[in-house]
Amino acid sequence: MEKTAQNEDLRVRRTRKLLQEALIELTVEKGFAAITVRDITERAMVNRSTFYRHYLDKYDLLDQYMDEVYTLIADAPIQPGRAARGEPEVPAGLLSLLRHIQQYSDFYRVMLGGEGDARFIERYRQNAERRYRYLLNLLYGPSAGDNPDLPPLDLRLSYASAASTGAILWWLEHGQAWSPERLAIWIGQLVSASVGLPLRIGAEVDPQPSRAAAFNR
Amino acid sequence: MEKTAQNEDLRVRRTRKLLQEALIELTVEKGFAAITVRDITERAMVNRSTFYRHYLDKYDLLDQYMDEVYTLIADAPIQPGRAARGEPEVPAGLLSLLRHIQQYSDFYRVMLGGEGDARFIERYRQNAERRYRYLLNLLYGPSAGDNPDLPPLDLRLSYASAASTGAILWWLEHGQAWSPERLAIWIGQLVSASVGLPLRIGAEVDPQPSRAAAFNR
Amino acid sequence: MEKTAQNEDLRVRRTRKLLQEALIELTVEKGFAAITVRDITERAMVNRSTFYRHYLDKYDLLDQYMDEVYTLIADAPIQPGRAARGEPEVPAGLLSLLRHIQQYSDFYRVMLGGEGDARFIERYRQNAERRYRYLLNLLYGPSAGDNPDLPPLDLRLSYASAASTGAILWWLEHGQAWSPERLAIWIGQLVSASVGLPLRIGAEVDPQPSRAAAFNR
Amino acid sequence: MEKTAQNEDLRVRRTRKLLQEALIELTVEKGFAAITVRDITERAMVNRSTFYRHYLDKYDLLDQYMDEVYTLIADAPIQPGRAARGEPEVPAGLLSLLRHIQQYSDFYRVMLGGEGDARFIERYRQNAERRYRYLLNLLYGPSAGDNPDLPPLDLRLSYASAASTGAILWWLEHGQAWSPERLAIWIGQLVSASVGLPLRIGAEVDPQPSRAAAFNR
DNA sequence: ACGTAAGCGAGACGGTACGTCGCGTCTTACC
DNA sequence: GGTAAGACGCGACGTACCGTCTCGCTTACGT
Repeated sequence: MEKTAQNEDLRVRRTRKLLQEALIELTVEKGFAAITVRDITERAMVNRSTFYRHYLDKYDLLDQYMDEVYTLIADAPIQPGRAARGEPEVPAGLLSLLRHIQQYSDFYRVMLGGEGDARFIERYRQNAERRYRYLLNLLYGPSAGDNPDLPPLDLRLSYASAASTGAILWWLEHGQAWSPERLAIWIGQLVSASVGLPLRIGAEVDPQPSRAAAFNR
Repeated sequence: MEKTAQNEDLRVRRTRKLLQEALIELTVEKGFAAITVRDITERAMVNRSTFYRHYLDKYDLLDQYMDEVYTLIADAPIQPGRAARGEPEVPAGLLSLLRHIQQYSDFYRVMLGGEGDARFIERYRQNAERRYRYLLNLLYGPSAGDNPDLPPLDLRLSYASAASTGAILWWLEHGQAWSPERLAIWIGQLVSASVGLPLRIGAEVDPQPSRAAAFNR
Repeated sequence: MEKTAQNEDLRVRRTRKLLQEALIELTVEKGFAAITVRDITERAMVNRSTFYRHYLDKYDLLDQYMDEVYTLIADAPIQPGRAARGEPEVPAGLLSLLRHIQQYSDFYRVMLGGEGDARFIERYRQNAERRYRYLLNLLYGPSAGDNPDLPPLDLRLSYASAASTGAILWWLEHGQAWSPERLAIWIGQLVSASVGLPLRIGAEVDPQPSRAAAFNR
Repeated sequence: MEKTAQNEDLRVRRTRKLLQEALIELTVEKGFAAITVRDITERAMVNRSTFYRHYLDKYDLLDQYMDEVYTLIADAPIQPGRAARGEPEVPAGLLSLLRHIQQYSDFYRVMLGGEGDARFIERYRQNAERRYRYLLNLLYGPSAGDNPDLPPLDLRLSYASAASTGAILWWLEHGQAWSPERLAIWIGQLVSASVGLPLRIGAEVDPQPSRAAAFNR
């Protein structure tokens, strides 16, 4: 409720918005790695030196943008995602995340794929892992995951979290031909099978205390 | 029998070897993204212009190196990995891959993590997906994966292949505290659960016809 | 009786004074060329935008400051500089100039030396030349300087005026180890020898009509 | 016989020559202070980064250029400057200096005037002072300048050396309407009068041992 | 004395130049 | 023919100043 609030200087808010939008557009067009700060500022019609007044480099711009995104998602009222009769319940946190990704599908399709950024992917994976671990603890208590018949819990979580990026990438590369609800259920199924315990719940809440930690870098 | 063969000029082989080794060392030390061509040539004690006589850029060096690696792995005689009694059988192709990775554990730990390269990760994932799909077809025939109770086959494969990088990364970041055989079995379990069909086999063979297609880029 | 008068807003006078003092301090410390507007305003504890409300740039600040200085010198009652018995008479205008320079010796030592400003030096030289020419005319009439045995008058005046800066610089770089009166006499001697006519007078008056023309730039 | 020699890389010599010429042209056009490195490189049709491969900044370019110039002057065979019958002898070193200055008259007119550079002027003056002091010693021995009736020797030398820049500037600003021989004689006269001892000689030699010390800065 | 217009602080912004770094190409000389 | 040495054009980087421009606050002046 300080920096991104509305009491921020109008010019500042405008500049940052323009730069964020330019970043997203250019990422879609030529891949994150190929973007230069000059590209961004030219697209945003902002002076290059102004860029540096707000961000350290393009990675910082991405980070701060993802921070804002995550804060918005976390703060937004969870829209229940009315599960049809007989359907498995939809993981609510995952659902709102997927809805956001769908909104910027082009951007995430690039960023999670080969033209994206390894740090971005890795932070995404760590976020997912943290979320799964949190959920597991919430549902089954601290030592729920222990099971001598299965691979170590940490391995299963690393496996499942990396897998999630694969699932989402598949979705995006097929034009999101299924609804976020549908995908959320599928991912829920797959992650449950990987972790070894059913994770389908509606009461899920983002473990982050509103201000999402640095997403990237 | 052409480029990497022994009939190549001695100086050429020496130069390429020095550059490859320098690439690996530096990747471990500062991450692939942060490496420059100058770094590589200084470490390899090779003139910078000589680098460009062999490679287009550092990505090309990585690609060609990975090509050689994959060719070596594919051509190597599969070492069966004696499964203990009662143990599930060990996926042989995966096993030799893991053994190679273990040999260059530092390098792969970096390349698959946040300091690595998105293209590298993505190509790795695609390789895995191709392997799984090939195996599935080999074991159960063309239409085996269809199952209305599960997510689409493509999704499951994308999920499982991305997951594999997570599993390997976990292994590498924990100092390979388990044997490649142990990990191969676990990954076999998890992938089987994700795909919905048991994939544990010993007859697995790499689908690549010796000369691995461009690994990266 | 307009800008620098006492009826000027107190805050304005305070700001200008702080900026002038900062300029002088910083010039001594790091040379005029190396000073930035930010340096000046930080030293003066004045906001940078306030600087631009009063001056165009650091050159303008210097100019206006020198204008004030010259006005003060010209308006000040000439203090006769009691020539001792038998001593050559002391050039009065030069004397009061030297006294002022002595007061800000550090500043002039820098400004007239290698870390100073070419425009400053040149304007100083032109001032001196104008003064000498005025004196010559006052003492000997319009066509006094003509002498076929000597270099052209203009050359002699250019020579003598440039020389004066050298003499003063020498004085300043030796810690003003001689009194202004002493130096004034010496300079009088040397200039007389250069010009070819004795210039030692007491009735000398600054030819400038009070408001000194732009000293610099 | 090392850097500026003919065995230097042809491209290097070409580049340096282009940059020097651009510097001179631009100095004449807009004054040394107003020149940027970009100006120079655009005029020279050389890439900006190439500039920095040879020089630290425009001051360094000026310095190195002046070094070369002074080396050339010092190494050149002294052209006697046939003094007409009855004429005072011409100071030979000064003469070759004036001839060089005449060749680049526009450049020196700017550099020694208000649009020039204080360091340049000061170094020039110091050079002149050193030359005079050397001459004095050569002609009259170590303690020749002492004379209680005159200002201190150092003052006279500082006076005369600064004066020389004024004389040359006057010459340049009047289109070199007199021959270098004529001006050399006049300057000889004036300096002799200032120093208090006749300095007109033909055997004068530059005290610098061929490789001129940094002229500027 | 007090209301008001000014001076001022704070700081965003568009510009321009800086000096550095990395890239990929090229030439020359050596071996 | 492979290599070392290194000049060069190109272009991005991040920094530093510049001069302009709001926008509120506060403070000295004039009635």
